[in-house]
Amino acid sequence: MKETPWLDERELDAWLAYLTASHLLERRIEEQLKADSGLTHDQYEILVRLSSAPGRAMRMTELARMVVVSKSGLTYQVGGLEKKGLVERTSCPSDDRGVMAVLTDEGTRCLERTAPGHLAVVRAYLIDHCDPDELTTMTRIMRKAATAMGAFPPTSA
Amino acid sequence: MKETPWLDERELDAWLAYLTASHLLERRIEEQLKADSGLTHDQYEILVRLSSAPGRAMRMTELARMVVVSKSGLTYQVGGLEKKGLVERTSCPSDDRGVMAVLTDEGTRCLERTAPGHLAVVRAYLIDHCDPDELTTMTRIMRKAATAMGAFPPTSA
DNA sequence: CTATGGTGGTTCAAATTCGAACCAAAGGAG
DNA sequence: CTCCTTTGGTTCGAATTTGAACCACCATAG
Repeated sequence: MKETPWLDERELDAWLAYLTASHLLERRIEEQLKADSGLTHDQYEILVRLSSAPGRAMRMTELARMVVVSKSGLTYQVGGLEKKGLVERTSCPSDDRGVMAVLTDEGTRCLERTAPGHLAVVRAYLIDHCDPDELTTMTRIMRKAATAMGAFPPTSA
Repeated sequence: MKETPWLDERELDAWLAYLTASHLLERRIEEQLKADSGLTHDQYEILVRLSSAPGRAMRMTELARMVVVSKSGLTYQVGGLEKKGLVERTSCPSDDRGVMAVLTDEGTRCLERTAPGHLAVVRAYLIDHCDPDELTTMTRIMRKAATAMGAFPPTSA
């Protein structure tokens, strides 16, 4: 058991800046999406992931891993999306206990309608503050971090 | 009203990497803190902010801004901390409707006991993946973002 | 075929979250 | 001094969240 690897001043600055920015950003995003389209950030993310999946469909568990939400949380959110008619549940052909979440046409339209406002926020508060080098660096850091925490390995299928 | 400023591939990569990493990190932190000390991440943050405040005390509203949580959320969390004896509420001498949250000695000890494990997570999953340049860049980006979203301006008092 | 262990999803209870409504007190205006 | 608007905090109700318990089904070993 060795001594505590405390954070030095530079590290602490970085951590506090990150912490504050990420919390504020999440709040702004949530707020904008709710006001603009009645969607949760998680729900929006679900639509995004589905829209770029083959057949606009995905297994519940994989979807949960992508969006980084608990299984029960996903069940709940997909339930809401289903009620809005943006997503449908179908049974998985290859596995009877599996459930596929499928993006409906209505869901696609909703996403297309909602994306601009959402992206405007992401840009305004984060992306547009980065020059190309900074963007590259951030991507590199975040990828390393995500990998270290066991994010879905690239093309897990 | 101009065309949607869609994200190009590099920007999208950056955003997705950030999104995944930040969600995973938050989850890991929450999990570690809960298991290791029964604290919420918000509660931990409250202790941290109080510990570095003059007199280890702070007004509720200012604390809420620092931790980036709603006023009602802060009331709730401070309530929990009070029940654990880590924080006390005292009335504000200069403003009768104000409430000061004060860190107790027990709270200080709890923080000292809890910090190492927490920082180990922050290091393992984020900070230690950054070389000095990357750390500087991340700090710069996050500061700009935080400022753009109206984070407490430096030394708002 | 049948027992067994593991995985996919949903359900359930408990904890949190946020915003809106609300009360108390501060700060000015007249 | 009194009225009115603003600010600090708490309370309340509704929406979400998560982990644990649970059921159905695949898969592998006998």
